[in-house]
Amino acid sequence: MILASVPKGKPLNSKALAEFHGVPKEYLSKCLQMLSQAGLVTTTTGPHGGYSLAKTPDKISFLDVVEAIEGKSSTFKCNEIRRNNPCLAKSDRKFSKLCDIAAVMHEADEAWRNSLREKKLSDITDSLLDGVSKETVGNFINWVDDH
Amino acid sequence: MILASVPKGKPLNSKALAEFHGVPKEYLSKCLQMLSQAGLVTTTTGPHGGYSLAKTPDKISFLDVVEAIEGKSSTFKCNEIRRNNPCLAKSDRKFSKLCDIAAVMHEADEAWRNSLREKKLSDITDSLLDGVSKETVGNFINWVDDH
DNA sequence: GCTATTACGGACAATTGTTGTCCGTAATTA
DNA sequence: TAATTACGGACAACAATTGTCCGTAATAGC
Repeated sequence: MILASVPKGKPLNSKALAEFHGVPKEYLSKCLQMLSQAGLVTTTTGPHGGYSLAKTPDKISFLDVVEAIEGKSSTFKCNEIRRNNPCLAKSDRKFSKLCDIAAVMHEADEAWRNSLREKKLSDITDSLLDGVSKETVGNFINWVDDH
Repeated sequence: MILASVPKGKPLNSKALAEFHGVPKEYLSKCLQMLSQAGLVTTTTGPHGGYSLAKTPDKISFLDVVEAIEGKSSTFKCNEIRRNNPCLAKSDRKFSKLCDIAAVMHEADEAWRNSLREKKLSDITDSLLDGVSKETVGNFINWVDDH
């Protein structure tokens, strides 16, 4: 969201972003690298290098961000414990289709993803400033200039 | 789902259910205790005691089960890192409303829960038997008798 | 070309959360 | 009274996440 609020062509480096959020630089750096690999941000090395959004905020969904960091596989992992069922006849050990419980969980996972897919970064850029004083906004503009 | 497939008034104990699923008895026992505290299953102590569903399967949703085990709080926990923002003027430190990012994540969490809420155990009781041989069904009936 | 700055990525340590185990207590049935 | 069962606290083992360190490659400015 910070990258979405910065003038285009003004990259921010991991040190600056880490200090802004009060998190370890190296840790945030890992996250930014994942965003980079997912094609959400572009990076430039060297002095005055850093990170910028690769697309306009209306083209980046929250699902894009979540999947870049946490992966695209379902939050529910079926462990196939049905295979342990001692009553199973030999002929019933195929298990071609997904088990019904996993299907229910995956359907819920999809509902979650669909909700995140519909929300774009641009949907909250404006409201981030709601109720924020002129002073803070001014501080932020200066902060961006200084980094 | 096993408890939903058993004749009413026939409790199954944790040892039997654990062997059926190939998981440690003590661990499954913890889960069953949580289901009990949530009012989803009833327990009876003593010989021939064990667990039974507290309601009919059409009255138990997958959300009931998930929340009994994993709790009712959102899967997303906001860490309020916005408070670390060095640009914040003193007057902007109230943060009465939830941050916009957390709101998006909570909305997705709700979509996930809504999906799980609509699915009842009874929705899959029948299809659990689809494509299962007579032999397996017979084995299961005998297994229940033996426990 | 040299130096400072930056991202990148591998390896690893610290921390936390989940999973699994043990054991004593209370309740119930025969 | 003895056997069986759930309950719940404490704790150990394991896995995942979070955080740290360091060497390499790329870039900008001098």
